[in-house]
Amino acid sequence: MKITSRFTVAVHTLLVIYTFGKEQKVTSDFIAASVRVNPVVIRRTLSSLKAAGMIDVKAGSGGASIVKDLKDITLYDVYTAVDAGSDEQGGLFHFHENPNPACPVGKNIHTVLDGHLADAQRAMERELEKVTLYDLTQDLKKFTKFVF
Amino acid sequence: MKITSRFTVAVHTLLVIYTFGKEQKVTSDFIAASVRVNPVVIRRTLSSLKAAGMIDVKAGSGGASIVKDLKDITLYDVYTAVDAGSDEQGGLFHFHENPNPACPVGKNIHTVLDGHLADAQRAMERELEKVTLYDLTQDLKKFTKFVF
DNA sequence: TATCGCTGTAATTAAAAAGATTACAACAAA
DNA sequence: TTTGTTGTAATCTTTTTAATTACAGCGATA
Repeated sequence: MKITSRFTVAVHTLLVIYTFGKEQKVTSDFIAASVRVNPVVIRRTLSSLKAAGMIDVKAGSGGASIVKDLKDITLYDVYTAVDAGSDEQGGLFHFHENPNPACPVGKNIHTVLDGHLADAQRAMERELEKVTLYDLTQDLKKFTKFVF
Repeated sequence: MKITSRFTVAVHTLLVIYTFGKEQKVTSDFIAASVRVNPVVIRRTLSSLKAAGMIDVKAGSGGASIVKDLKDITLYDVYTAVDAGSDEQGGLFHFHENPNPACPVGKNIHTVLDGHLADAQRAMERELEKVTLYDLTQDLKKFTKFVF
């Protein structure tokens, strides 16, 4: 599973909902205008975030709102919410698929490598777990407080 | 930079050279038969590993050999040798490219996220630094000693 | 209850990225 | 000088991702 832009789009989306949600109805078109992607991409993102219990989306009347404490949403949570299943076996690394089983190296390459690759991926994920969406809103404030 | 199979192919390649190098000439065709990819893919891999000072490749007569102590080659070294520059800006994460600068979120999303993404990538890379190719050969022996 | 704006989602197209493959010049040894 | 191999460019194929089109369904509201 290579890490696609779905992840950064989702983080961006949550921050837009947080930033504007109290003042106005935040629609997929509105978010799309900030992220600059097609609104359908945002709707799919909203769908994933909703399934993960992070937001509520009003069908019909429109508008998304955050329903989970941002202190309880980590970057890792967002990452799994939108990127889970984007690749069948969940690996960050692409493994060449058909090593020759008749060769002692080809036969065992998976066995000797897979664990280390999983460790590396877990290390990355643990780092994402350290950062909450709340942290990001605080950082955002630093940069926007002079603008408003 | 998503992590392509170049990385696992390169590790596989080094292990094949190590395993068979003393007994026979290890050509790109031979390695390709173990990895099961096109020989040209192996030649490109060999080219990168050679540029990184890990192996020597004999043009003309053919054959690759390891010239650096495997204890001094980490998975991270292999990773950078073959995957460096596979993506322009070196990021593991794909960032959506044109956030709207007129929006306070779009304007600052990079600033608040980039550091955390870089941290996550570094955590992954540090984990790869912990494993040497020598370690892998020892693991391989465990699985092959009953075969030979 | 008819309308309007918006969501949900399927289907299709386009674009990008990665490998595979073809081709062939250069090279080294026998 | 023949043979087997490397180095590398060029081209296709495949896969993946994102963009786009299309439209049914929903909910507020007039």
